[in-house]
Amino acid sequence: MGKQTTVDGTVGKALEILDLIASFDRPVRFSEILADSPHPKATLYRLVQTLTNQGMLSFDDDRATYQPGIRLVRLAHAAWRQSALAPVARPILDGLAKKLGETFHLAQMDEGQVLYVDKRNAAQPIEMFSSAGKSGPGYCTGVGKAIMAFLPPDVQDRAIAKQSYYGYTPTTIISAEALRAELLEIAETGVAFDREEHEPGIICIAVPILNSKNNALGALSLTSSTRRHSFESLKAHALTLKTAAQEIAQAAENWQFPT
Amino acid sequence: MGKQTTVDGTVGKALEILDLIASFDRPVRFSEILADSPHPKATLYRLVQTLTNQGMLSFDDDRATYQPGIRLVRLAHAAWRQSALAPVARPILDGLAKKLGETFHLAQMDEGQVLYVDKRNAAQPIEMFSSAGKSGPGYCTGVGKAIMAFLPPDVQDRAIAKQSYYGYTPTTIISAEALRAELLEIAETGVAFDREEHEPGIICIAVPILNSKNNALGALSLTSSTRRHSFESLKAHALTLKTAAQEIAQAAENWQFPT
DNA sequence: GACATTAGTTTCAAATAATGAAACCATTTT
DNA sequence: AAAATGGTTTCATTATTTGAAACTAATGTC
Repeated sequence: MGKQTTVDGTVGKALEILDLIASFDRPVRFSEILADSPHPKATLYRLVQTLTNQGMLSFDDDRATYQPGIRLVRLAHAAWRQSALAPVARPILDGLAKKLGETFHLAQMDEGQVLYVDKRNAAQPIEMFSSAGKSGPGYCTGVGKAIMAFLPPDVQDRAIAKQSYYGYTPTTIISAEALRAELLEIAETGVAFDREEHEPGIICIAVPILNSKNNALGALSLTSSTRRHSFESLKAHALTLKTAAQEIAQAAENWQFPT
Repeated sequence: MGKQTTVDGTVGKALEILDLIASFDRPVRFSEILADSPHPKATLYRLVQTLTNQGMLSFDDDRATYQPGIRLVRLAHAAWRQSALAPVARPILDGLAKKLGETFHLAQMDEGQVLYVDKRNAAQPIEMFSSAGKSGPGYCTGVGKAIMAFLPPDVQDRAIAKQSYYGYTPTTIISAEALRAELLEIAETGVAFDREEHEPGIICIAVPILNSKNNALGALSLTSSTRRHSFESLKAHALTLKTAAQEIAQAAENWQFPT
């Protein structure tokens, strides 16, 4: 239908290319980018040049490949520190992890994609960027559904439209209608589940972190396996999660940078 | 002297603004950005608008402030995963930390600024983005000097020129000449020290991680306090560090993405 | 070793997008 | 009520981006 690809002038195009390169998830050659981009060779060439100059891409001289540049890491650090949710939620996550010894995720949403901004793992020591910063689909994860259920209508519509509805498992929701129905239910109860919708054997309970307008800032989840937990035993944690989410929400609302 | 601010067209300008906003290290209002930017109001306005549209900035409706956006976190994750050094070095850092129980930093350099891409902390559990992604000055840190000493001449010159030479402590190097002299020495010995140059009481020993052309990919450091360590006791770790750095270098060189 | 193919880079006139002075609107301050 | 501040829009001018094509370098083929 309508062209979705909003291209804010040259800057938009450049950033689109950056995303494209990042999506390869490995170093790529110029021609590979070219094949996946709508731009003519010369145009793409110059844009990639510019991005490399700027440190948003890095170019490997030996292998002649491009990949997302280190400048992004610096910028992302600033984003993370200021995103209000992650830094403020940290002690609360620590508390949960220590008390319950389970795996927790703190996620936010970026254009329909779930973005994990922090994580506590049951057994292992904490992973770093490799987990924080990771992204996943919104429509088949607990955190994704919890957030989407509490989004302003227009943003929610956009998020619903952007999902891929790929059937990862037999229980995956594969239509916008079915998703809408489930989101309504979640909006009622304030709790979302992942019933092995993304990965077989992996289940989760998630609650939204709501601001004063009842819109989701993010979500908090407890993830486990069908071997460790039944749905009943997950539900037993609902209240603890809700309380923690409320604490985080409050802390986030009150958080002010020094003036 | 010569204009340094290379501005790659509109994209360059936009990214410069992104950096500017990130450098505030707190949410900023439009007028604050305006005051610190060379652009006229309308121009800046449109640029900021575009960046916000693109998710590179996020705008807080209530407080009317801008801050680095969440899209950066997603992109940075890709950068980190592919930067070859951090993921590959992780097990080696783990090993060091477990064996010696000291604090280690893994750093790379971005335009003369040191960028910490991973970290192991002696006692406390690992911090996340708050440490990885953090950046610091190159001229007065062990890792910074270790890297600069092994940079191709032109890149080194640029890095030396970009330092601020602010005197954090009485021992801080405060001139390009003094820095050059020390870099030469480091290039000889292959080991750099931070003699309380950045923070009083904090000392460190650092070694470069070198590729096959003898250029630095990054650096590895052991950081401590004057209470815990003397320089002699730091030096005792030099060989361990060098070995670890070599392992990392080798792993990085051999690292190939699946074809 | 010549010939063809592929990958990457540069050129330049035409097309497009960015610019910024000024006007405008909406709050807040006096 | 008037003035100032902070943010947004307009529009003719200016500057940048565009992309077809020509070019160069490197790799593969016969």
